[in-house]
Amino acid sequence: MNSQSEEDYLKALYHLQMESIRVTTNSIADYLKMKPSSVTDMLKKLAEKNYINYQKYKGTSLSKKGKLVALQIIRKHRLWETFLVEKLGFGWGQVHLIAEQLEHIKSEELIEKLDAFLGNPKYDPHGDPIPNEKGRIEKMNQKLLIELKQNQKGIITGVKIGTASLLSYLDKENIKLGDGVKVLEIIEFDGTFIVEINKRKLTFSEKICQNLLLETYD
Amino acid sequence: MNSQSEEDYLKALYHLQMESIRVTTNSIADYLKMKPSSVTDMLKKLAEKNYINYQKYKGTSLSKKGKLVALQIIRKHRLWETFLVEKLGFGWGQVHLIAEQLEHIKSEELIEKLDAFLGNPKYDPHGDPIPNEKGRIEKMNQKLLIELKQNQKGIITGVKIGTASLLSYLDKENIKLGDGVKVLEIIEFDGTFIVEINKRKLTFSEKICQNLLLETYD
DNA sequence: TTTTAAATTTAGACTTAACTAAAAAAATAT
DNA sequence: ATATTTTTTTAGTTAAGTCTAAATTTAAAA
Repeated sequence: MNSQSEEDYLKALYHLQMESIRVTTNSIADYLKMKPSSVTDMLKKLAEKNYINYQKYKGTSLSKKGKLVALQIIRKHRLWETFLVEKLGFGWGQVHLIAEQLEHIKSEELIEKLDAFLGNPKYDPHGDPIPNEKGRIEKMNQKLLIELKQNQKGIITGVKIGTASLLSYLDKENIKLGDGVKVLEIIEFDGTFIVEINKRKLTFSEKICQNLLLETYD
Repeated sequence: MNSQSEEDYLKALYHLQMESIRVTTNSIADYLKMKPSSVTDMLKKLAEKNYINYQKYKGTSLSKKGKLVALQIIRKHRLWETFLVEKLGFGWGQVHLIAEQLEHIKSEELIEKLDAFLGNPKYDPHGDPIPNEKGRIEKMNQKLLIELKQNQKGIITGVKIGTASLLSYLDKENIKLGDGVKVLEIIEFDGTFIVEINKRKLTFSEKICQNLLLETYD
C-alpha cells in the first residue's frame, strides 16, 4: 500500500513527464511546492520500491510499474471530478482540490462502481481523458482554437491549462464542454477570434484561443 | 483544521459515550486498537484544544465543541454510506471501511451538495440517524424485535450491532430496511420468533431478535 | 487496612515526511 | 581550462503519531 505522499509524487512525475522525459529534482520540488532536499529523500524511497528509475544527479523517470500506479491515481482523480460536476453540480473550477483528496481513497471496488455509475465516461469535465483500470488512455484528435481557420468548426473538449480565472470566465459566459464553435472571423491585427457558440456571437482574445481545446472534424 | 487521527478519536469518544458518560483510556484503546499510552498522548492534545474534558486518571468526556466536531464527522460518514448503498449499489455490510476514509474529506460544500443529491436523507442504510449540519439528531421511537408481543407489527429501521455476519444473513434472506414485520408466534422454550415479512413466514432466533431494530406503531 | 492487581501515565524510542544548512557534483561562463 | 553559479545530495533537526517498558495512581481482594 502506498502513502498519500508517495501517490502525490508519482502523479507529479507523470505530469512532468508529459513535458520532458527526464524530470529534474527541482522541477518536482517546484511542482509540489516542496524543498529539493525533501524530493531527493522521496525519490530514493520510490526508487527502492521500483516505481522510478533514479540515478543521483541524473534526474528521474517513471518505471512501468510507477507509471501504472500514477495512471490509476489520475483515473480516480478524473472520475471523482466527473462525479462532482455531473452529479453534485459543482462548477469546472471548484473541483480540483476536492478531487485531490478523493483520489487517495483506497478501494478498487469503489472506483469501478463509481465508473459504472457515471456511465463509464471517457473524458472528465476539463476534457482530459480518463485512463481505464489498466492505465490505458484514449487519445483524441484535439486542436487548440487558435489553430483553426475561418469557417472551421469544432466541439469544445477542454482547456489547455485549467487556470481558475479562465474557468470562471467560461462559466460566466455559460460555455460548457460539448458546445459547438464556429470561427466566423479572425482579426489579423491582434489575433482576436470572432466565433459563434450556441447561436451567440462572441469575441475571444488570442490568449483564450491558445487555451481552448476542440475536437475538430477533419 | 483537525488531523484524521484527531477526528478518529473524537468519533470514538462519541460512540463510547453512548454507553457511559465517563470514558476510560483503556476502552478507547480497545475501540481504536491502539495502546493506552498512545491514547493518553492524544487525550492531552484534544484537551489542549478544548475538545474534551480530561483529568489524569479520571477518564474523559467530550466538550460541547468536541461533540459538535464528532457529530459532523458522523454526519459525513453516514451520508457517504448512504451514497455507497443507494447510488453505487454496495451492500449494507461492505460500506463501513470505505466510509471511514471518505468521512475525512475536507469540504463543507461537498457534504452539503452530497446531502442534497441524496435527497436529504434522515437515516443511513443501517437505520442510524444522520445529524444535520448543526449536529442535531432526530431520535425515533425504536424498539428491538425481542420487545414485541404476539401480533404486534413494526418496520425494520436498523440493527443494534452491525456485525458482518448478521448483515450478510439479512442480505441473503433479502430483508431490507423499511420491510414490515408482524410477530406471528413466540416460542416460549427458546425465545424463537415466528414472523411474517413480505408475506413470507420466517423463524428468527432469540439472538437475531435482540439485534433487529423496528419502528413500532404505539 | 494492607496487599495485590489493574488502569493509567511518563519517559524514551521509532517512523514518516517535511525542513535548514552545508557539502558535493554538474553546468555555465569567463 | 578554470572559475563561478546552479543543481542536487547529505547530514542533522523537527513534528505528528505511534510504540515498549517502567513508574505511578487507583481499584479490588485478602
